[in-house]
Amino acid sequence: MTLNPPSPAPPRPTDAELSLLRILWRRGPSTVREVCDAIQSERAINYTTVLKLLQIMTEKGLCERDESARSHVYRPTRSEAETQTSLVHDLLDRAFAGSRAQLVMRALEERPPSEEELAELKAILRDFSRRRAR
Amino acid sequence: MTLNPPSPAPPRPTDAELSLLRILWRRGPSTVREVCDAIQSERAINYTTVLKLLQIMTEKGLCERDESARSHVYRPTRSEAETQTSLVHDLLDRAFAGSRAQLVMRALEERPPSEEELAELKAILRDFSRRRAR
DNA sequence: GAGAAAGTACGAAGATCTTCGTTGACACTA
DNA sequence: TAGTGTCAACGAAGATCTTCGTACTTTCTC
Repeated sequence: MTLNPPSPAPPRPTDAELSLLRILWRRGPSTVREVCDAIQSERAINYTTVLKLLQIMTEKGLCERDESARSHVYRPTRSEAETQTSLVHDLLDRAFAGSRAQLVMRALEERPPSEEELAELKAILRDFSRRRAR
Repeated sequence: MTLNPPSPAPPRPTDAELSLLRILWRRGPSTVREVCDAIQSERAINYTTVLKLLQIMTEKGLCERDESARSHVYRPTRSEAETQTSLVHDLLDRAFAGSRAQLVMRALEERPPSEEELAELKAILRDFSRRRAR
């Protein structure tokens, strides 16, 4: 038993790839058929298209697949949280010169947040303040 | 004198396009030569490549250009703030199911924010709270 | 066992993205 | 005016993205 070498970070998923990842995160490991059925509620897409996308995503390291059964089972290599973190920081670099305050500003200003949402956000900041204090 | 019809929102800029928009926002209206010179500090890129990109961006509605001089002058059609807003909301839709709290969470958790940054973020939220109160 | 059903693999088309070379127009200068 | 430099326009190559048809294999069912 050897440790796996840390695999290089997979590339940023494209729009179509992200739409499939969302299905996989929600459903857990799934066959092509399952992903294809699940995504039909969002948009019409052919079975072989989903298959091809999942194959490419596997090549890129966005997915892994279990081939032990006839119907291969795909699962994302990175969690939704990890992917979200990558995407946000990627956007911060590309469009916000790294300024998180500005990003939050833009996220809020278009549609003013509700009381509940503001409370939720404040709680997050409080939590980070507490972590700093320790 | 007629009012311009509200132009349809331009598409999401690609990575290369965004890198040129950043130059234009920083410098203000610029010629191809100026954009090309300015971007060289970030990455090597050929003059004609920059020209072609700006032409395509103009077709897409990301830029407008003034052709009155021999050297055409390009300027972004949308402000940096507007573009940032679009990009954040696009990402919110594609990867966060619209949850801004989760986006903020992911933005903060990788690299813990400094005191100053936290204060800045709290000030933003306070400001939105005050707006709600009114 | 024959045929239908369901799966993977493969290839390719068409769109878009990124890059740059070449061409022709224009302007400056020796 | 001949030569040099600068500019926009154009086309095209190569990569990637998205989509799907077709072929082959495996499994199920009668």
